[in-house]
This record gives sequence, C-alpha cells and structure tokens, in this order.
Amino acid sequence: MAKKKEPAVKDLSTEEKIKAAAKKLFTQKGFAATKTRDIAEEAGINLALLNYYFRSKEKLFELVMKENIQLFLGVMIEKINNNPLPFDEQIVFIVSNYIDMLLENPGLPFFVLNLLQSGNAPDGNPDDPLFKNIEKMRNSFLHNIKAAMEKGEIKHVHPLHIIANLMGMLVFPFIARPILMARSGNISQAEFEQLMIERKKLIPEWIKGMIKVSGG
Amino acid sequence: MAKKKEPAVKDLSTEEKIKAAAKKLFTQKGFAATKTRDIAEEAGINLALLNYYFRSKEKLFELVMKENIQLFLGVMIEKINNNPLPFDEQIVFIVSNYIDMLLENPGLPFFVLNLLQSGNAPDGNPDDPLFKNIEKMRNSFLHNIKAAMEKGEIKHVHPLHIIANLMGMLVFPFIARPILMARSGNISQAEFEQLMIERKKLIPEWIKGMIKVSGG
DNA sequence: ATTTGTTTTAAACAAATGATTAATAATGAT
DNA sequence: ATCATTATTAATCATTTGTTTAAAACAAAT
Repeated sequence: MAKKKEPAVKDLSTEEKIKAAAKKLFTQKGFAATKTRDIAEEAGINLALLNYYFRSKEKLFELVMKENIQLFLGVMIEKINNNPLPFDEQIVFIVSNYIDMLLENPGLPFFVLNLLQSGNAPDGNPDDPLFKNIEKMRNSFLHNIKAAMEKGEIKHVHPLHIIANLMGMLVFPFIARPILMARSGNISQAEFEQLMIERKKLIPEWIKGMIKVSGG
Repeated sequence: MAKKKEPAVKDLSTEEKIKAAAKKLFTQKGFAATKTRDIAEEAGINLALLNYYFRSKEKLFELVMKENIQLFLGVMIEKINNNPLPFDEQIVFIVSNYIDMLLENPGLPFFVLNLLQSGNAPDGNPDDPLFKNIEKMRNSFLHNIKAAMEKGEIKHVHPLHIIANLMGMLVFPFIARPILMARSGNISQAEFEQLMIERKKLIPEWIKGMIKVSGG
C-alpha cells in the first residue's frame, strides 16, 4: 500500500492551503498547464474543496493574479509617484527594493509576462483594471524621466530605452535563470542570490552610465 | 449561413500549413494552452490531418521547439565561437544580427523562456540535447568574456552580469512589449521597430560603458 | 444525546480534448 | 480507363479535466 503523500503546504487552513498551492502552480506553469487536480494534490486536499472554497478554477486564478500583480507593481508605484529625489537616487531605491522583492518571489516576473502574452490567462482582456495599473505605472515612470530630461539632469534618450533597460536588468535574470545558471544544486542557488545582491549596487551605476550628460 | 473562415495560412502544402499554424500558436500560447483544434482551425485543415502528418501533438511541438531553439541559438553560436575580434566588436555584430532576427521572430524569446520554465513543455528535461546547446552557448560566452578580462581588455565584473545584461537588453523588450508600448495600433508597431533599430547602436555603447576599464 | 451548521469525501457527470477509424476523394502511374 | 497510392473528411473513441452531488464526518451549541 502506497503511503499517502504529505501535503507540500501544511499547518494552514484548508482555504489557505489551496490558495498557496494554486499560487505556486499558476505562477510556475500558467493557467492552462495547471490542472485542478494538481492543485488539490499539491495542497493535500480533496479535489471538491477547491470548488467549495473558490467556486471555480478561473476565480481562483483571478485571485492569485490580483495578488501577484499587486506585488509586482506595489514597490514600483510606491517609489515612483511624486518622488522628490533626483532621478539617479530614485533608481537606487527602486532597484534595491525591487530585487529584495524578487528574491522572495522569483517566479513573479514570468507570471506577469505570461499574463500579458495573449491566451495564457482566462481573462486577458486589456480593459481589466489590473492592466490599467501597469499602464499607469509605465506612464508615471515616463513622466519622471521626461521631467528629469527637461531639467537637464539626464541625457536625452528615448525614455522607453531607460525603462526597458532598468526593468530588463532587474527582471531578466529571474526569467532567464535556467540559461544563466547551471541547473541543479544549492551552490548555484546561493551564487545566484549573491549575484542579485551585487546587482543592487551595479544596476544603478550602469543606468547612471546610460543617462549621464556627456558635457558634465 | 456563415461563410467558412479563410485559413490564416494559405498557398502552402497541408503539412506546411499545419506546421506554420502550430508554430504560431505554440509560440504565442505555449503547449498546454494550444489545443489541437485551434491548430487545425488556424491552418484551415481537418483535425485528423494533424495526426496524419505529425502523429501527435507532442511530436509536432517538439518539431517546432527544435526549429525555434535552433533559431534562438544560431546567430549567437555562430558569432561567439572562436571569434578573433576584440570583445566590444564581437558585441556589435551579435547585437545587430540578433535584433534583426528578433524583429522577424518577436515571439521567440518568450517561447524559449517558457520552455525553460518547468512544466510548460511536454519534455522539459534538461538532458535533452537542445538544452545542452543552450548551456554550450552560455559556456562559450563565459569563456570569451574571461579571456578578454585576462587580456585586460575589459573590466573585472562577474561575467554572468555581462551575459545577463546583454541578453536582457536584447531580449527583454520583445517579452515585455505589452508593458512598454501602449497596446494596439500600427503606430506603436512602427515605433517599436524604430526603437529596436536604435538599440543596435545603443546596446553596444551601454555594454561598453559597463566593461571599460577605468584607468584606460 | 440531539440537533444544527460546516467541512470533507468518494463518486459521478458533462464537456473538452487528443487520437483513431472507416469511408471517400484526389492524384499519379500504367 | 484502371489501379494503387496518397490525401482528406466526418464520425467516433477514450481519456482528461472542471465541476457537481449526495452522503459522511466533524464541530459547536443546546
């Protein structure tokens, strides 16, 4: 007789166990590839309880999605809006906080990017208020950059290059980690974290290099 | 009576129509979210023909996967191996060629990254020769960077930072395009392409800023 | 102890989905 | 024209998958 598999998440209420399992699997594999039975098994609960507590797979996904987008945007929005600091100091804060957040939620960038790709979410319509939030953040950022350019604080480059590079340098290692690091092992896990911490100092320097006005 | 939908891909042999449709959908939505009936409809063919020509959904996916990984690595590998040019000139070539390739295959980076994520492909085992190729490329790249450091050509930073930044700056805009660009419209399509072309010049400069030795 | 409301379970259902079949149409060689 | 091969189609099958149901277990109150 096969011993019943231990739930991966324990010591939580059933409802929370389900949500945690769903978050893990949805984040890792997306909506379509995650089966309700996978979630039930991961949570160590009976399949029917998923519908009992959350009505449907879609509802559960939306819940996870909302929390994840909130997490993804939270740090950024907080730091960007009405920030009186000079641009390069804003960057330092954003980078540091964001990397901390990503180290705790390494799967987050892929989840969000997956969402934006068409067809991988049940309700990927761009009118969703969540997507509006992303656009709002983008616009605040653009605004800040343009303001800094007017003041002569930073060089004139298309602001989208700056956003792309900042976000790319922040987020890309977490998406492409299997390419960057040799698979397997705690060694590479520790090394990866070490690198990400280094980047807290390095990314602001690199960005500064991109935006500093030539004639000092 | 509803007019029968025109196939999105025409003037090709049935086999090629299926492959093209599969490539489009798998690349866009991944393995699990793409249904065989979607592929059949997109290709404008009878569902049974998919199995007639390709045996199974999995086989078809593997075919697309192989071609896509080949595409993803081809340019890189070609330029990296045994390249006698100084490092910063290598970069110029790689960046230019790679952006051209990405403009023609904008969905490619997401597809490959999706692949590396666990669970989104039917055979995502890291022992697959295809994955070995990615690792091989990474290693060649590392080797080149370390060599350039020995020669004093470039600053001493952890080589993975350089790879992450180069790849990130190349690839990230194509993954995060929905965040960067306002959705919809030919205007933003043209603007996006324009930006990517600008990056051919800019990325090498940015990289140079990251690796140039201080006491030049 | 009984009742009442809540949680959990095993079983089943209906729809979706990947694959197959058997018959028909098209193509090409003789 | 006839035959053999290949390509295509509609129908069907078997499994997977999201959801529901009805009964059982549990907990708290009376």
